Amino acid sequence: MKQIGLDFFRRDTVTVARELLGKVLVVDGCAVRIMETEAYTADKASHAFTLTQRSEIMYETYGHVYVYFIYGMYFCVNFTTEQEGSPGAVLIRAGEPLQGVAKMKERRGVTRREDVCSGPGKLCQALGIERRHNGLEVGNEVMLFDDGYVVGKMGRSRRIGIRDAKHLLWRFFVKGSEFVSGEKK
DNA sequence: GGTGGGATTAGCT
DNA sequence: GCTAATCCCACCA
Repeated sequence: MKQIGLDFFRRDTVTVARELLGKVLVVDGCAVRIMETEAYTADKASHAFTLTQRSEIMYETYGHVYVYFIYGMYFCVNFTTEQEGSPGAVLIRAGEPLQGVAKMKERRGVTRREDVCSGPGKLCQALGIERRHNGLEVGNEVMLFDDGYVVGKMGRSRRIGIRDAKHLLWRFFVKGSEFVSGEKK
């Protein structure tokens, strides 16, 4: 079990998005294996398309947690990428519950394992990720590990829920997994 | 099985 | 004022 540090993120965003598949995300004693990610740089679908107070973290950091609030009810968690001045982040969209499953099911109000974190809003709810986690450096409250798991077949597609820059195939997922978001498996 | 709308607020225009 | 990197439930077939 090797902990992933800052340097992992100081690279091309798409590369980081692909390599995050299969890694283990740990928050508050709960662990999930990342099964679906999306890359965002300064493209038109990204918050970093314009530099604002919210997107500033994507420009100025790498290996930091970027949490944003969406649709008036949900949070989504990202890890910032690329060196300072070059904006980027990887959205964690879905995972397979590994540890603390009972706690996550309770927070989500579900019973089936595939309903725990098969979507970005669900994943944050399951792990208890909220506004207060925004800006934290990876490795403290929010940790990532490489446990040697090897991803079988990787699928890729357009990103979900965006209006612009639809031509980019920047969504990555573990093919055939029941733990990815409903869209395309 | 599939679709349509409502929830609810920050951030931009 | 409007829309958003979403989710869930009611309703129809």
